[in-house]
Amino acid sequence: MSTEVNDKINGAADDESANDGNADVLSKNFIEHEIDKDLESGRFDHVQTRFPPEPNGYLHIGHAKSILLNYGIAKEYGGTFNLRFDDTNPMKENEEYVKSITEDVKWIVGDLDKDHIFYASDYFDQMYECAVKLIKKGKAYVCDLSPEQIKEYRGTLTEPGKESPYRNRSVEENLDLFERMKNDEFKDGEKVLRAKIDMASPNLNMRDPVIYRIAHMHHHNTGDKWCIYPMYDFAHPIEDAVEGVTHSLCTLEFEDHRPLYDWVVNECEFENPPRQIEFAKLYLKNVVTGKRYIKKLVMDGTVDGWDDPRLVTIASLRRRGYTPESIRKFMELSGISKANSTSDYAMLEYCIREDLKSKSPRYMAVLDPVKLIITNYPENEMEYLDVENNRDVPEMGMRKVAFGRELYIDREDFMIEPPKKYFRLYPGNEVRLMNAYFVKCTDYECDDNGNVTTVYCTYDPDTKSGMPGAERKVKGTIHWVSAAECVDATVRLYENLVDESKGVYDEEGNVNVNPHSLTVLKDCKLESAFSEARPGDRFQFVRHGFFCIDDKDTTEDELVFNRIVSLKSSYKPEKK
RNA sequence: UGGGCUGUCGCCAAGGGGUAAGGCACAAGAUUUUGAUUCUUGUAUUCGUGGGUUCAAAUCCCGCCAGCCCAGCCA
Repeated sequence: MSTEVNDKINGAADDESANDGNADVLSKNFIEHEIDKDLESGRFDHVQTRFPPEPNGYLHIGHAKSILLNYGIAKEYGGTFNLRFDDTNPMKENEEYVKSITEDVKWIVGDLDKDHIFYASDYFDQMYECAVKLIKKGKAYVCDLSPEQIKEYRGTLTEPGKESPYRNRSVEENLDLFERMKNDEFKDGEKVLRAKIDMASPNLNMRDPVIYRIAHMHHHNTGDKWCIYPMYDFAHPIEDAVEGVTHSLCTLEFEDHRPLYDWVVNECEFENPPRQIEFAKLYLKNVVTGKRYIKKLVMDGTVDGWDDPRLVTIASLRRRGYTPESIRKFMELSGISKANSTSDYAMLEYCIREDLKSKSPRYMAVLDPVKLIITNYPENEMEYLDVENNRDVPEMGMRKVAFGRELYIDREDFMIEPPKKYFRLYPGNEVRLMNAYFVKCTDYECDDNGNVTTVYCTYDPDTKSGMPGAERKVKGTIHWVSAAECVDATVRLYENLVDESKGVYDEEGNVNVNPHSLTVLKDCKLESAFSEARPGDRFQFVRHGFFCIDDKDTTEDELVFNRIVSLKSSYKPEKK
């Protein structure tokens, strides 16, 4: 049936037996329970799902939840998953978004065969036929009321609406009028087609909803073929039914639309009509997820574009260095329910650390360099140490790391007057230079401002890494880079875009932007193994975090890294 | 004074009459050439709330409270 489902979604409970007494298996969510029931009762004998974005913007992490839910369900039940553009309103849609959405969905899911990508606009003929059918059944009518009048006639939440004076036009007149709407005989807004349901329904969606409107607008897919376009509530159930979708999964705000969904599918007399099930959206604590807020940040230049690594659009996450696996893991851990909830960003960070810790090489990088001179190491001499690329994954092999008399260490790894429990370098203290020797601080130099410029040490030749002497215990191990052989780089550190002390929005609804959300470090010194790195490559900078080479800003002359996430740390600097 | 939905640990979330899974976060200890990882341990006498039914209720019933969504010719 489907060939596109070729990427494993981890953790989904594929069969009953796996559920027995295995604590690692996730329990099924309520949608899976509903599907099980539908399969048992015989309502459906297979499963088909879809992700139906309107191509009117960029996808963000919230959409990833829907994509992976639909994709995961299809995979779990051996069914089909389609990407379908819900392009029924040409005013807001364009090809650029179709492109970016396609790219994002493919990235999240692994890959997607092109014969699983559809457009709602491909079904416009069928939708038109359905509308004609409703008219013939006396279930739809052409209405001449203005938008303002329709609103007025609709009533309110507590009062029933009243019927349109055009509600009882004859089938013949409606047929004629609707055809003339299609044939470009009326102006935008002059007439609409409405479903004839119940103006007194407590559910506003059932008060004769508009199902077709006139819009003289070029459509990205159908060009100028149509000047009438179906509304979501009418189009969506038909799209699902025509495509063979069994379970139409959408977010909670559509719960009130389900009666209309069922009405459409029944009145249009589809066999085995699809079933709509709603779930709660994903929200993240202290994160901007609203499309219009993201847009504002992009427009006013607060961020660098739709793919600024501080945003949570799919493009941003990808550029920052998140892996699709980490996003999938995150969605798996987050679960699916109907309770409105706000997840911790910490869970996403856990997922990317978890994914990268065994996938990326662990190299040394000094972000804020201070010179370290080993006074008893011979001048003009170099040695090349054998170092494991990832201690926990021996298969990742070894590399050579240059070591010599002059090194760089990170500024935060040396203090003149250390607080208690500081076990890095300070006058008189000995630490291990990771993968090299033990070194004892003998002296230091400062500039006129009191900033440390050079640290002097002596080393113990008997403590070379891998030798018996190296088994001695020291409290501190710090990383370093050879000053003679290293690579320069720019490294960007990111903090939350939102000022967490103030919350996401201020009184006027503007984002409280954290002024320190971006730190650019220009003169970082990396070990020379980095010289072979390519855009998109991910690394652990030992003792710092996980970093990814930015493929947009990296040039032949400048290596630019984005910090994906820092390492966890239980070190809390104490006041002296 | 309408309709729909939801309330289980700081966060996410199982469990749907038999006495509170799991993950994240957090804390403590062990191991450690990353203050990382790994490992162990700890963390809800209680399921929004008040009643009721029952030998037994987070689960069933009734009431209340709180939150979210709905009055586009948007999706």
